[in-house]
Amino acid sequence: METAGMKRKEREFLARRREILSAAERVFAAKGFFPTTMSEIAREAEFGTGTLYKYFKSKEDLYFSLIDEKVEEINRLVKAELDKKNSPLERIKNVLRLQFEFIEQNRDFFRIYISERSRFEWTVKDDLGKGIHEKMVSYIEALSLVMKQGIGEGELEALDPVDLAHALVGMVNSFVFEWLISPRPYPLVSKTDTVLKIFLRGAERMERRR
Amino acid sequence: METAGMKRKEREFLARRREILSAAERVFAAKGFFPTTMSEIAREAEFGTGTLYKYFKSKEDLYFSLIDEKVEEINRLVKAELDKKNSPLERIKNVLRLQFEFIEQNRDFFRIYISERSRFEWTVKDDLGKGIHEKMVSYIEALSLVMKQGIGEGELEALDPVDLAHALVGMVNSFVFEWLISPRPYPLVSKTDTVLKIFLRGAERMERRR
DNA sequence: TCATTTTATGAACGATAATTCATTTTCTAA
DNA sequence: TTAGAAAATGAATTATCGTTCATAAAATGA
Repeated sequence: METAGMKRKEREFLARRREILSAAERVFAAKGFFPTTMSEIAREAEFGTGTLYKYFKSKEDLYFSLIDEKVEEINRLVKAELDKKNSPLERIKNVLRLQFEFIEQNRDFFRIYISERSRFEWTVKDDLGKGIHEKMVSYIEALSLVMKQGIGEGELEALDPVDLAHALVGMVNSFVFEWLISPRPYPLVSKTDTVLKIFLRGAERMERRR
Repeated sequence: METAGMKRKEREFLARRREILSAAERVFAAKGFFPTTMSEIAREAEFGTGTLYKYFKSKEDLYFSLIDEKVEEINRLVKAELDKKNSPLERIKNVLRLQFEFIEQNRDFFRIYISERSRFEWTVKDDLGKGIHEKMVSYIEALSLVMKQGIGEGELEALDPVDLAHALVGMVNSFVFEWLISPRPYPLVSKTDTVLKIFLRGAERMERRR
């Protein structure tokens, strides 16, 4: 068993694994976790049912691997953007656009993710589910930090940074959800300015303010 | 069988039905739809398993009846408030407070509802689920109308009223979600002013704006 | 080519849970 | 008090999957 052979085997193994994950993504997105069966995923991936278990320990393991790997990816992108040396406001703007672009590229995944966000069932018991919820929290924390910097530098009003982060994330989720259920497809990125405008300037008419 | 007898029977039937719904609310809120079993609900409600089927056609029927009746209730309250003769801004403020109060009074229910919002599984196939999603849509429509009036009367910036509605609802959901998962209980109503302030005035510091 | 190892397969197993229904319990009213 | 009606019950039925595993197929390398 020489090294080159090992390497190819490994590559092929991972390629098949990715194949299964991609099929699972489509099925889970369409039907949700419980109604999806392992046989359906196997059929969609063109593997035998038993084969899935060579690649994943269980249905839950498959599901969480799927989510975890994508969340890891978007988190890396966002964190990189938030760590840049721009002004806080610039960083918020860039992250917003980045996120909308990523979501647009991963429609199926975000159907799963948005459901997962509000699934209380696992949060307590499952270790796998817990890991994902921790990543969500850490994302809010990173965003809160930038808000705090924005306040410190006089760019943002002196409100609670965590509240600000929740407000922005809430708006984003709402627009993403709307985009996901909309029968008429439109570019999600086109909502970037709207979100930014409402978040930064508010909805009340300027002239009325004192 | 005289009328008075009939009436009492009916009252008792409905009382038991409500008893079951209230037990189901607790169990579904803790574990979600699929992991909850009919026997568990029966045990919690102190009825036999078979008895539940005298009151509800199926598990789904029980679940959707639960959601539908509460959504109906909050929708009635919100619609009443939105139809008042106040200025649009006043109505938005009042609805916000009203909603937070209602949610605070119905914690268990909103754990179910928030999960349900983003469950794509039913939206298409099930008639029962469809009814609920229609009520969500009609709520957004009612809110959009008030936004439109607010713009017409010069109280709000001339943005897309539907976008404005989604932005506000998104922020509300975000704060509700946070409140639901928070281990330390705090009054949700205390967030009313924060939400209102961010939504109306925005997060950007006044002095910086041109 | 062929013996050996690795990988894939899907039928069979076992567990779970929604629903039903024969039986029991409770209620009704004469 | 009691026959008959109505309601409640939970064990039995049935169906559905997640998972396993004995077997088959494919890959390997001599």
